[in-house]
Amino acid sequence: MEENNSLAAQLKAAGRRMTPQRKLILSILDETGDHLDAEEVYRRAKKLNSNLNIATVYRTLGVLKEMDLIEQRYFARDHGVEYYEAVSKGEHYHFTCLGCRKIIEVETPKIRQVQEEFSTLTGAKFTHACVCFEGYCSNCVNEEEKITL
Amino acid sequence: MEENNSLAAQLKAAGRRMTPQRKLILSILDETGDHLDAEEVYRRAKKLNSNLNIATVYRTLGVLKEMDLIEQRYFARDHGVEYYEAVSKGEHYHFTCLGCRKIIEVETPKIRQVQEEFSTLTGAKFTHACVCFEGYCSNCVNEEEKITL
DNA sequence: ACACTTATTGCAAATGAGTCGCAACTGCAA
DNA sequence: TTGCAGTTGCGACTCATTTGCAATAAGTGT
Repeated sequence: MEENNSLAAQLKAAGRRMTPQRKLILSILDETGDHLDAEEVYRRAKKLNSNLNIATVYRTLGVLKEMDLIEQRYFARDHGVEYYEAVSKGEHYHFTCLGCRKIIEVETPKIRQVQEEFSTLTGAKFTHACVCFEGYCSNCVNEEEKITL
Repeated sequence: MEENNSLAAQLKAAGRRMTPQRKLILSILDETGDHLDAEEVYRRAKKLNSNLNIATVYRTLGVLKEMDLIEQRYFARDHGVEYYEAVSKGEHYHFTCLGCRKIIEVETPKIRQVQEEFSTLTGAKFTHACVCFEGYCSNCVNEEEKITL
């Protein structure tokens, strides 16, 4: 209950309301450690609330992102689709294997360092960094030539 | 003429042909130091070849990118639009100001270092990195509160 | 409990960047 | 100059995401 209460409180603080749809969608992202796109969130949520509409999913993802409860991500060169993940893990970035489509998480302080150096140098303030890598993982690197995207 | 010849040669090497459309589109990106989206390339190119079609622009940008003559970029959280720039400058990344929409180029070896460390550690091979930063530049940082996107 | 305000939902239609199929066209090598 | 792919222009299409709107439902005050 605590989680729901805190969610409700956070929503209220933002002048928003708690709804079963929001609770459901957040719980799906919280429980999977994975990165899901709106379509996949919709597919999973619909199983538990068959009345749910995809527009609500998009709107809810927007709200949850605005409240910093989830993060929006882009993977590889396919920037046509937005993915979302719960904000539980620390700062990390993503490497997408073009061979097997696996996503490997990359932890490094260097991105933050770049931001800090740039801020100090120019006086700018960062609000967001989008970093995504792509290539071939160790299993696929030798297959590279054979793979057609 | 040399440039055109070398372009023609590169195209030929890739089993492709030199066309006025390709020459025109590349020259637009070469001459502006800027980052343009397909729509803007089309707008500028159309002035010089009113017959040009936007589908040709998209196809040509794809070809030029494949030949590493231009680079595809994404800016800020708006990943709905692809931008292109000529590959003349060295390795650099982009910071988009959410206030004035200015794009500031960020030069740093750290991104490459992340890639190298990760490669050494996991055996993966990088083919591409998408890095874009956003925030408020020194002129806009104090206006941040007032700005509505 | 009840009513009331207004945020939120479901639905369907719209948007907008980018892609595709195809017939006509055109580099360019022979 | 001919022939044959590679290319173009065009219109139709895709697909993720957004929007307008009337109906619905949270949460507040009574």
